[in-house]
Amino acid sequence: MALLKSAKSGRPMPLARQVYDELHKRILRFELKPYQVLSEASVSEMLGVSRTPAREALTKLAENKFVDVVPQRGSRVAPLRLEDLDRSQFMREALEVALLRRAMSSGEGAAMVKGLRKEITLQRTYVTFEDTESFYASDEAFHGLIAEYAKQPSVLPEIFRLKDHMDRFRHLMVSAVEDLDTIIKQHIAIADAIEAGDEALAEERMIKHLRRIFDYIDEARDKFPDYFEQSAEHARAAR
Amino acid sequence: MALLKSAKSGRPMPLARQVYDELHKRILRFELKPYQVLSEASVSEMLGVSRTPAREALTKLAENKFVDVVPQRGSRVAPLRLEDLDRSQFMREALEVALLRRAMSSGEGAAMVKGLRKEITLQRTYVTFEDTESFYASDEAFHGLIAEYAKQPSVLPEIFRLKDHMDRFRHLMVSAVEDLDTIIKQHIAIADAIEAGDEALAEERMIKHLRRIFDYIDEARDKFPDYFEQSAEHARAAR
DNA sequence: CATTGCACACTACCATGGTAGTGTGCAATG
DNA sequence: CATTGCACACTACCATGGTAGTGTGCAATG
Repeated sequence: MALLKSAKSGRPMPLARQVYDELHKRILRFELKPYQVLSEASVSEMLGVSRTPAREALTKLAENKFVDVVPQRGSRVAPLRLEDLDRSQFMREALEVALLRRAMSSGEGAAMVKGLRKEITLQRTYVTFEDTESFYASDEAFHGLIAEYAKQPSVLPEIFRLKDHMDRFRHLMVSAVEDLDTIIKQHIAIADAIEAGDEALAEERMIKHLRRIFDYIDEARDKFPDYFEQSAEHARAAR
Repeated sequence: MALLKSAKSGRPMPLARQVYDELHKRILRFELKPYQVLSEASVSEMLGVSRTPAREALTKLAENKFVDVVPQRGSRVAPLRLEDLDRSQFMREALEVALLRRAMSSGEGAAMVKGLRKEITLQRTYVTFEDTESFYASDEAFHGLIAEYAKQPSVLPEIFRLKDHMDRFRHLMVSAVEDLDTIIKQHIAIADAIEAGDEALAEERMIKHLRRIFDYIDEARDKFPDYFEQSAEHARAAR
């Protein structure tokens, strides 16, 4: 493979980060499948780098729970764990609801609603063009706008870190293309509640929006049971 | 210095982690002062390890915002940033309030209150013995109990990560010993509200409890202005 | 004195080699 | 066949050496 040594802004990206990004991408896409073995050696060979950046990338992947390290036994792509999903979901809800409440108390609700509706319009356009990538970018901007009006923009990276984890589950969804129209409707409902100044309603709708992933999770687990951690099976695989 | 190579459970702790913990401890105690230069070389010399673990520790410290890396200029102990405190505070409030609400909806409120009051009793004892360390351990257990009853124990490490950052500010507090009696009173007030089943009141008291750090922050900033980032001064120092 | 150029110092970063420690499979033994 | 022991393989981890790239201070120049 050809690691793009160039960076966006002048200096090249560190190899360790490039390796991390590449492995991370492959894990999210299930090109690297759960329980698949990863070692310094195999990674360095696979990506044509030495073992130092491979090791650093693996360590960081393990910190972010994308890789399990079994001491002296090797590292493996982590299986999907409902526990991880639950934690990420819980934290994301807590944070986004708190951001929403604070943003609505900022006295700039009108301006925020205007910005949110602008994103919604963009999202409609992207759906028309079937530009899924831009759609999800605008989706993130939608949530990011709320963080900005809550005067807590630096919370966003933390939320994305959580979202990132949840996206691994999302990528497994059988209905490959999520129902984008539903997302737009939920965004509209949220904006409406904000405009009406109804905190409780806005919170309720935000939570429902964030929980939409659970509508698909059972289907995914039925279809790819091997990708999920199941206590018994895990014990067998670890032996 | 003598790094304790032994670990609690058999195998030795990785050097990188020992270095991280040691630097982290010194930074929290202000033995390493804000803006103090840290480099692979200086760290490896200071702690008697080679540059690999030193580098890994520095990278991780930078990720956790305890160290600033200025590319090609070296790394420095990060100054105290009110922005960091704000973010940590916001996130911790959001998470702990969400845990509290969920725990109160678990239907095991009575058992939880019993556990909380047990910790409070312990805390009283520790205050009597002037055992500050045990006190703060019990304080963490108090908050941890709520996470357990909320069925989200894995959120705790994330909260501790945030708390850890806030502790750096706390360690600077002039009133070296925080008013532990006040903390106990706040814990009691929280337990009372939970027992009464009053979610709004419990939330209010929890937030007040979590925000007590702001009562001291101005005093600390007046006494140690050099430790805080001030946009102008930072620009000077970075030149 | 002000500018410029350049050797040097230092940084972040990576490659390579090597070590202690643990699991594994097979041969030897019962 | 079942157990045991042991050489081998593989892992996580670390030390060392080296490189490209940037800042710095001083000498040369105007």
